[in-house]
Amino acid sequence: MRMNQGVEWAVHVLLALAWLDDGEPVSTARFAASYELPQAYLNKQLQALVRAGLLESVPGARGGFRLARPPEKITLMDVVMAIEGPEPAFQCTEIRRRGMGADAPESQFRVACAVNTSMQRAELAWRKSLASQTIADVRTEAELHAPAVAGMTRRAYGRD
Amino acid sequence: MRMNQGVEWAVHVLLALAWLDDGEPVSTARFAASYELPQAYLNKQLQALVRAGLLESVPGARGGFRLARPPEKITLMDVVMAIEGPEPAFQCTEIRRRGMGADAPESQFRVACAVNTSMQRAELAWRKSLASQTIADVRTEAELHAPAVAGMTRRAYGRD
DNA sequence: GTGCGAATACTCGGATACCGCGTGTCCGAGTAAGTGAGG
DNA sequence: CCTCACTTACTCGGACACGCGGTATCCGAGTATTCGCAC
Repeated sequence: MRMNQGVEWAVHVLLALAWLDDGEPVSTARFAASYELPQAYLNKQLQALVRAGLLESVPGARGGFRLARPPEKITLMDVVMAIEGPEPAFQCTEIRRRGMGADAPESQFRVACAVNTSMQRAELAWRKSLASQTIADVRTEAELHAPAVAGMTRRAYGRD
Repeated sequence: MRMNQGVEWAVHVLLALAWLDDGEPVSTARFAASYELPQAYLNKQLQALVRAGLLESVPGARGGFRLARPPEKITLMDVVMAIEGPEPAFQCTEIRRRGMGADAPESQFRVACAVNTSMQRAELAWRKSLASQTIADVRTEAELHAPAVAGMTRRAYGRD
C-alpha cells in the first residue's frame, strides 16, 4: 500500500505557489527543473489538481498554474483526494456472505460488516487529520525551522 | 492507493478462529471454502501472519492454523503490518533538496521536511486507531448486531 | 485382541507465471507574446 | 509614432508505451492418520 508519489509533488508545488504569493502562473517546466522531476508526468499530476479545483491553468506563452483559492482553504485531504481518488484504501468485498455464510438469514447482513466498520474508522481518523492541515499550516511549520525558505523560493522562481 | 485485499481475508480468518475458540487448527482449504477464496493465495497471505507471530501453523494431516495469542492481544495494526509491511504509505523522497534547492545551506535540512511531517502525522492517527482495535473488539461489535454468528461459525467449521 | 510398520492422504511452504495500475513519454490544440510593415 | 495582422514560441491537455508489485497458481517437504499384518 504505497501512496502515489504525485501527492508529494503536488504539496510541494502548492507550497511554492503559496510562497510566491503573487497571482502569476508558474509553468510545469519551471517546477520540474526546481525539483528534478519528469516534466510531462508532473504536468499530468497537476492536471488532476485542476480537475479538483485546487489549481487554475493558464494556457499559452507565459502560462502555467496558479492557486485557485488561498492556501488556508486547501487541505492535505483535498490534495490526496485529487490525486488518489475518492475510493477508500480498504474496500470490503463482503466475503462474509459468500461460501458457507451464504445461506445465513438476510437479517444478519442488514448492518455493515464489522471488519469494514473498524477499518473505515481508522481511515476516518486519517482523513480527519489530513483535513485539519492546510497548505498554509504546512507553510508556517516549514518557516518555523527555516525562515529563509520564502525568500529563497521567490528567488528560485525569478521573482524580485 | 488500494490496500492489499489479503488484509480483509486475514481479519476474517482471525475472527473465525476467535469464534471457534478451541485450540484446534483450521486448514486453508476450509477457510477458502468458507469464503470462496483462492486456496493457494490465501495460504500465502496466512504465511505472512505466521511470520509476524499472529498465527501458529500445524503441518501434516488435520493441520492448519491456530491463533498464536488470544484475540485481545491481536490488533488490526498487527494484521495490517503483517501483510502490508512496515513501510509508511507516504514516503518522502526529499525533493526539496534536489534541483534549485540543492545549493541551499545544509542547516535548512537539519529538521524533517514539513510535508513529510504533516503526512506522517495523519498516518500516525490511522495507526493509532488501528492499534486501538483488537480482534476481540471486532468480534464483540459483530455479535452486537448478529448474536447468532458465533454459533453459526462453529457449525460451519464442523464444531459441535 | 494388540502392537508395530509401512503406505497414504493431507497440510504447509516456497518457487514460479500472470496481469492491472502507477510511472513515464510523446505529440497536438490553443493562446499570448513578439515582430514587422503600413498608415 | 501608433496600429494591426501575422508569425512564432511556449504552454497545457490528453492519448500512447513501459515496468513493477499485487494476484494467482503449482509442486515439493513433512507429518499425523490409517490400514494391514504378524504375534
